[in-house]
Amino acid sequence: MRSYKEIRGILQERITSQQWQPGDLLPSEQALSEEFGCTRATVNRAMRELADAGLVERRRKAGTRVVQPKSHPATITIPVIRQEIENKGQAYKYLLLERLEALPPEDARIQLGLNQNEKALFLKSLHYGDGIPQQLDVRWINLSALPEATEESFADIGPNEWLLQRVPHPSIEHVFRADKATAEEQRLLQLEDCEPVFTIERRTWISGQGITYVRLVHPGSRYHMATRSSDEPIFS
Amino acid sequence: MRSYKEIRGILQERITSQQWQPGDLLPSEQALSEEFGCTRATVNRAMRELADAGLVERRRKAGTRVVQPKSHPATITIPVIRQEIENKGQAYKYLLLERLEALPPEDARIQLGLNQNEKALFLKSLHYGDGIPQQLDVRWINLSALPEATEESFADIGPNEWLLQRVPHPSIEHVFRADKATAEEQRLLQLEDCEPVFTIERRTWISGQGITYVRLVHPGSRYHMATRSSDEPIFS
DNA sequence: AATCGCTTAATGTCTATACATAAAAAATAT
DNA sequence: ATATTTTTTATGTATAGACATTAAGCGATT
Repeated sequence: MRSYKEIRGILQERITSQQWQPGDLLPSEQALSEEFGCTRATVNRAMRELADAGLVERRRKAGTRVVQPKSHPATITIPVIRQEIENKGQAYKYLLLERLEALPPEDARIQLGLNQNEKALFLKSLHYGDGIPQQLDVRWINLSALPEATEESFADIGPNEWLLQRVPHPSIEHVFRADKATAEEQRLLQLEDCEPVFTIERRTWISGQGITYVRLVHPGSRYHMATRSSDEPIFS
Repeated sequence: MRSYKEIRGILQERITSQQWQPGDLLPSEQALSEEFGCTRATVNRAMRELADAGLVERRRKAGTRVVQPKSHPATITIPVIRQEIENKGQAYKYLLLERLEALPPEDARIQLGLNQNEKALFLKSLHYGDGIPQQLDVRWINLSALPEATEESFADIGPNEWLLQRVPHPSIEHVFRADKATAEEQRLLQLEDCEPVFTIERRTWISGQGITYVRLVHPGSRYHMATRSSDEPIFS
């Protein structure tokens, strides 16, 4: 009697070893359940997880086929900058540069889904590791969605961390870029001439209501982003 | 009688609306199956998928708790550059710049897991959209893993696409960076002065055997990477 | 007070069975 | 021949029941 994990592993092996090649039809759940001496439900779970992992595609009646990948998937987790700095064993420092309630510019207004004359909270802050600037956080927060933000000074806690606590599971959209640094960025992040910045643009919302729109700006020479090595067996 | 998807949706709603807050204990599968008038298996699947999505954490005997997120997850798919260019409606052109079998430098040698005196295949190629360079591909391929590569000229097909067909489901590791352009990169990618490059470094392997180690270099002004907007309901 | 061992409760997985659903394939009507 | 309907089949989901596994929590012992 084999578990769904064993079965999943065996099937995965047959796929990565190309015993079953892209486009090939896998045996039906029925057939596999006989091969492995278990019920269809067990095989179903194994195959469903392989489908979740993108190894196979399943369609009713048509069966299960090995996928011909057309792209490389990558999963990233973007930690709060304080975590990242402390994990490197550096001393973390946070500095609020600007805080004001104002009418946001066109792009931020649209991203947050605000009316023409609706004010929002603007925050500019800087995060240091061992005294060296690591991240500039330039952000608009929707005050209709988060009126509590007017009460918070953000003098001691970064807006990112504050939001993560206040609005735990928003919908998220990211854009990553390599940009030329503006004069202000160059000054604040203490960049060399021509040193680029790695920017993360993030928009979060919940039930269609915009929460925050932020640009996280990092010195190119001191920052990179990596995917966790989904080591060998896709599943652990 | 409710389906696992409905249940999953209801539970997700209670979490994102903060009716259940981070740290809170959810009712047991038993209790929920009574509330929803279904079997425990159905509730189990709903909760398991919420756990996969990172909304809750489950532990035997301890129960299921709402997660206090400590980072922002992001899933990216990096398409083959030809796809990306053609999707933008641009004319794709591919040019092989260099092809030779040689001893790789230290870093590539280690990434591929080769011996001191083992040769590998080096490829340098350029991908254009509407005649404008979009990606420089600088790559080492492990010939022990892929001896067929010696027979392939790579004059007509990019190494990325060739590999994707030949080795469909490898393990992958990525690093993303904003770099200053080297003189060569500036020339090949027709960059302005001080224009940075967005680089994707990728290592792939199968069963511990290195396959390829590549640097994909993009003009910062013409390239960005985005996560698909996991719109509102995490599940569709 | 700290440690050890037992009980117990929650999740994890499996079996056997049934019906639903989508769509390919075959049969039938136009 | 082509369009339409019916059949068939693989996956999708659900039920009811069982046993496994983990670790929290309690009680007894040191």
